[in-house]
Amino acid sequence: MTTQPQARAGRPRSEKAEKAIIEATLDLIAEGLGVAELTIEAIAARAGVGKTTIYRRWANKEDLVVDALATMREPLPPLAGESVRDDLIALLDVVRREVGHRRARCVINVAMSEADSPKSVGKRFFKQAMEPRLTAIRRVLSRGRANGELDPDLDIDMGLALLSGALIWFGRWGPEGDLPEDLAERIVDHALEGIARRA
Amino acid sequence: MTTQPQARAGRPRSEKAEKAIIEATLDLIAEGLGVAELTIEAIAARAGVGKTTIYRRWANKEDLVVDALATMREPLPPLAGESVRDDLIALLDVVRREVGHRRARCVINVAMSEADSPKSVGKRFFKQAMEPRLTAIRRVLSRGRANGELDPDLDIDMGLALLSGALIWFGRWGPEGDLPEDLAERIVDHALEGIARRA
DNA sequence: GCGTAGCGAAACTCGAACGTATCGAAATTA
DNA sequence: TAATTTCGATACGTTCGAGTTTCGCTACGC
Repeated sequence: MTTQPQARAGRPRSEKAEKAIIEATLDLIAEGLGVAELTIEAIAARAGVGKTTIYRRWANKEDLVVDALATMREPLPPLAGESVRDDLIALLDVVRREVGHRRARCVINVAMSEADSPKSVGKRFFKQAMEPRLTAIRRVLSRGRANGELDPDLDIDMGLALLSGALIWFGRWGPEGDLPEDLAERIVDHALEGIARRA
Repeated sequence: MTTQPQARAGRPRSEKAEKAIIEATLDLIAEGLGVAELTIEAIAARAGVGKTTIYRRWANKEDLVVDALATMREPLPPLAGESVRDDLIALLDVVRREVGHRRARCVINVAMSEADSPKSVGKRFFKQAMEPRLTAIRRVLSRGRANGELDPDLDIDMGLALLSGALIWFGRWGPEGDLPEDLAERIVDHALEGIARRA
């Protein structure tokens, strides 16, 4: 059984230190540093922790950053499954909340931003955090296309691009400060109805 | 008059070297390196050029990268001004062409991606390259809202987010390879008409 | 031909950060 | 209490790349 912490001899690892390290990492990212500019030494200093304490837990910077970013994720919301509109809003609103707060915005920027190198934080974050959400959105769109709520000729990828793209756009280049609470709703409505004057 | 190259004494700077440097820079970025991973030494080696020759022209890496990225920009297209749809397609298609080729895609990713630090390449690229395009799109949307082609209650920023966001989305996370030629058109049509089934 | 300035190559100095090792102190188990 | 492990701090050796300098050579104007 590994459910028990397997009380080994010796001083146990400090949870406080661990949290301080993750907080420090997110702090620094929130200040606008990219992963490349992050340094373990700066993180250690900010967290009030020795470098040893970091290296004892993470093998390298990328692993630490991926873990730190992961702590910001909310779980996928349950979907009512009644209307496509409501489900899409629910899904986008999770991201809106995450991207919507000043600190998280920088963090998400980093997540999207890192170059496509092998170890790339961006690639790993995409797999871990984005992929499942995109799949959920895709599923809702497919359902809507099948049951007549959406255009029967809808290109699912195009719908996904409009919805996700707009949200990312606001997160990256929208006005400073928190994103408005009704943003997800407005994006979904615009995407559903289009911006042209209705006939 | 500064129109004349002001033939100074001494050996003139080699245009060939300059082009080789820019090509090498773009090559390396296209291979997936972020600005942080780029090194002047690697660029010099790739270009078959001495580091001196680079430092004689650019004060630092960031200046070089900004210049290199700038060479990939197409000028804004002339707008027919007849229909909002056509003008939007024309504007988005410029970006589609730029983002659409494999090499350029990496480059654009880098341009969008860099963290928001002061010297940041991303910030500078945004000012130089994106801002004017966004302004043009905004103008077209405003015109359409005024003349009845678009929803009179349209939120211009939302329209911009849908259009630009979708395009960026495809550029960043779309399928590998070149983007399809009709992508701009399809994005515009979906944004205009919406993805819901028309009543 | 002379002066000047750019050329590529190489050697150089310098600072930043990595990752490791070591310290004495603190926290825990047996 | 003894053994063990982590703690923060600090020092260390190493690597890497920035940016500079020097070199012998080359291309241009005059």
